[in-house]
Amino acid sequence: MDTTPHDFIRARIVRDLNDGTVKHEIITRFPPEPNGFLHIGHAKSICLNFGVADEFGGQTYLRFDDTNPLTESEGFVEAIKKDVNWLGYDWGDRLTFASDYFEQIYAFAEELVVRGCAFVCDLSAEELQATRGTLTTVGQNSPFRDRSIDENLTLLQKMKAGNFATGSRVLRAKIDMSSPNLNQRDPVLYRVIHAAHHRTGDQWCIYPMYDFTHCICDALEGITHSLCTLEFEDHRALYDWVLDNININFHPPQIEFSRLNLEHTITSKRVLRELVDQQFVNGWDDPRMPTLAGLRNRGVPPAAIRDFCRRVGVTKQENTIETELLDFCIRSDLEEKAPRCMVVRDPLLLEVTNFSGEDIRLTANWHPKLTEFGMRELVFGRKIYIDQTDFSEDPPPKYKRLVPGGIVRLRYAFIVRCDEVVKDDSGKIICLKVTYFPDSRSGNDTSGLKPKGVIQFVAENNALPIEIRDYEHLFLSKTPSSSTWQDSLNSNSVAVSNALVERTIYARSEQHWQFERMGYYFRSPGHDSEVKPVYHRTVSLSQRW
RNA sequence: UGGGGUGUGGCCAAGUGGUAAGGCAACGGGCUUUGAACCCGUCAUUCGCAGGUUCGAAUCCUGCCACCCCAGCCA
Repeated sequence: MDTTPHDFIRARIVRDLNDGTVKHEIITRFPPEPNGFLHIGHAKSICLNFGVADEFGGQTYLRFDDTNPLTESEGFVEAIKKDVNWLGYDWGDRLTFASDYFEQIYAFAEELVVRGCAFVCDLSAEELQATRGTLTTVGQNSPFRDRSIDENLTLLQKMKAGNFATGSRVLRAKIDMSSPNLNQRDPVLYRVIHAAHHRTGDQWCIYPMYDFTHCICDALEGITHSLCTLEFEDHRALYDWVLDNININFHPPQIEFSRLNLEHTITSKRVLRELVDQQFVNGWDDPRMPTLAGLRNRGVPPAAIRDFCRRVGVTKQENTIETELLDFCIRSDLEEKAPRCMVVRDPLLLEVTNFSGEDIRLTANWHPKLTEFGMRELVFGRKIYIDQTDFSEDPPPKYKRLVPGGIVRLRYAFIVRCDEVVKDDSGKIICLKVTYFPDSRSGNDTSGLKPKGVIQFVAENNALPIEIRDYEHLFLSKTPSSSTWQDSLNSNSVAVSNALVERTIYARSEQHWQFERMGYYFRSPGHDSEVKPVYHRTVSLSQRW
């Protein structure tokens, strides 16, 4: 089965290869800004850029777009590298930083000045904004627009030398203040910021803007296809203008695609930062976060994310993907990777009144279909636990579990009948007295009984405690607004409960598990055998009833 | 209102003049010692709308409508 994607970008690459536009290998880049963690939206871009290079035998740079020392830091660089790696991609020796090119970028700025294509502007940020014009009215030329080349060069050099205060002067491209494209209205190329940079330290006090930096870095690295999201479409004219007006011998094409939006999710770094800062979550890597680190901690396998990105496709259409698709990808990956076991969330004691003597040892497959997973031993005895929700005195229609007087199959064990419901003074059920049918043993059932349902159980003598954390969406709305996100914040996005598990899994090394009839769970790393293990719900099982 | 984009079923998405792929979801059924998985089946006479060209249009032309992005010394 051919699952290789065929989208307009890959079609473009094939065309460029066939008509000789690209004569050698395909080179792409993934250019994150190290001012936050990567999220599921970035995964789409990573899979696209690295995926395309893989498919066409090319290479991909991991290039940090670090031109704003005020918001960026080394910590984010490391987190991003870890996440890209985890997702399954390798940049080899192609790890670069925009700051690696500061010297060259500055030289191009001087070149622009010498060519009369850029000027130093003394307008304040407010004045600049006031003279930029609006969507429907043209802007006004800066009074500094016609400075001589010599004066501009001297001023630019003084900016670089640190003679001017932060924000006091900028270098602007001389393009067209009446352009209907706001980005072309003499955009700022360089600004003065007296701040230490995480890589270059105090070496610079002027920093290039994105529009000036990105195209130059792309050209310098020989990027054959510069892929970015739709909001940069208006910037393409500037991208091209810069490369057309400096002496550089390569001009990558910028190609835009629509970013990924997910229901119940916000992928705005600003909002994610607020969630972290205001402690609505426990950090960027909280399992509820849509960050790659968060998804990893929830137990989402990288292969599932790659599959998800593949199924989502690449187009220029705005889209909001249903969370069901991501869930589907996670389940289908875990279905054949996760061993099964039985867990009881809210234990309800069953006393098997006709059972006495030694516990019975039973065996069960770790996986219902994949025999290579092997088997484990189960215990059945006089006292066992089932989930409270698997018993009902007042069952809804089509209820298939245990009811007073009814029978149910205990998975991999025996059929039991509920004879008596024992309650305390307050009416709370404390125990169920049941009878088991010795001839109904799994695999050797001669009882002739046909219970409607099967439920999981753990024998008291085989139970060990664990903590499970069940997660829900962070936002109630399918399309939470990044400006009013607090309004739809889910105050019950995590439910912590104590549960009982078959004791054998304490010693197992697997992290991914399917707790039968409950969902896929992920054992939190960092919990050794001394303490009660914590399991995060990666995704529930699909429930069609 | 200027500019840049996008409109194919609930959500994605193929399709590039020859008579609407596929996935997710949903629904119906089968199988089942996980209400899981798996298997079968159903799900756009129609492609934002209106005209036009053509033997034939989602695909070409004209007009209109809707939605998204742009007025950071952020990226």
